[in-house]
Amino acid sequence: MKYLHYMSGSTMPPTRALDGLLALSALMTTDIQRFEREHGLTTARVHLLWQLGAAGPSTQRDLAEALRVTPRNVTGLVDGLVGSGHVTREPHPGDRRATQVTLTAAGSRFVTELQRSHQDLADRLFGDLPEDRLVAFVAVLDETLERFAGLMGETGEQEGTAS
Amino acid sequence: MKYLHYMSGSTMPPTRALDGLLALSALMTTDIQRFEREHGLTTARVHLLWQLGAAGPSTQRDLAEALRVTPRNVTGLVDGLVGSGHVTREPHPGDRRATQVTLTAAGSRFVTELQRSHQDLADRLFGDLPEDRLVAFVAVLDETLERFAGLMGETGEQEGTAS
DNA sequence: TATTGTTATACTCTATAACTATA
DNA sequence: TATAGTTATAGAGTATAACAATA
Repeated sequence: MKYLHYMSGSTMPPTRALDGLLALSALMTTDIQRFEREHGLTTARVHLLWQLGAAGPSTQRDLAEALRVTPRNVTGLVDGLVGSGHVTREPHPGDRRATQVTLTAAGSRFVTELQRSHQDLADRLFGDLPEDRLVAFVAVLDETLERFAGLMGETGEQEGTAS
Repeated sequence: MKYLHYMSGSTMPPTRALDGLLALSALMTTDIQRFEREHGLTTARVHLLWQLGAAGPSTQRDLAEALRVTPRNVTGLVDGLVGSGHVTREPHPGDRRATQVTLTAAGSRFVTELQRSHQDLADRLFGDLPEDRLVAFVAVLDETLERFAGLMGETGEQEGTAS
């Protein structure tokens, strides 16, 4: 996420909202990536681990769809994660074409730690805000997310709305 | 930006704020990248163009520092942008070791269009919000950005706060 | 001696296309 | 014939290290 450069210094509220949002999100992303690198993992691989934690053991095909990435790409990511001991690759019971990817104990532990670090970051950033302001903030986020879905619908692009 | 997967479904306000923020920012990033690809450019190259638009003609050394990237990396990005006609590479007047990178007319035009598309997106997303809610939203963003800078100070990391 | 940018090398993420094994 | 995953190939972004030209 390299969008800090979009800080345009404009004073129009909508533009300031967008700039602030991108800037804050860039800083959070940096923080999250620091955590990832401390564990010797890349964002793409962590994404796969996260998905695996949410969906349970999956075929590479399923992972490719969930991650919106080619099957070939998943092969590489799983290769790396098998090497680092975060997942196992086993024959799929019931379909001998497919392989089943499963979190190891270390993989599960990482996902749990990531969740905790995520919550911790949220608390550090938003934990001190008065409840009513935080609720109003979340409301704007939610409404804007919906508006975005609407805009994408108009434009024809539907991707990215789910999950 | 592949952080949609951090949507944890938690109902705690701080976590919901962080999730919503990352999700919205991911959608905006997708939109911005669509614009970039329509122009046959990548995020890294656009970042360089943007920097060049903000700082004016620069040496590759300056660009490397501004983009927080190695000089070698800048060589590659500039190579591509010279090839696509967005920048020129000329001998630096006064330091024969250095080269000066400058936006072409096409490069400037792109930066202007990017700015406009940026503003347009902001208006589509936030333009309909009542002024007071938008101001409150921006206030939370600003305070959180400051809090983040403070946290980074504690942790020792200072990067990313500027610009 | 220090700095600017390059060549050399390498790793990761990403994609398409062709191919194998299985359904 | 269609699907799951692989090998082959390619391109972009990123990094370090060694080196040439200049300061």
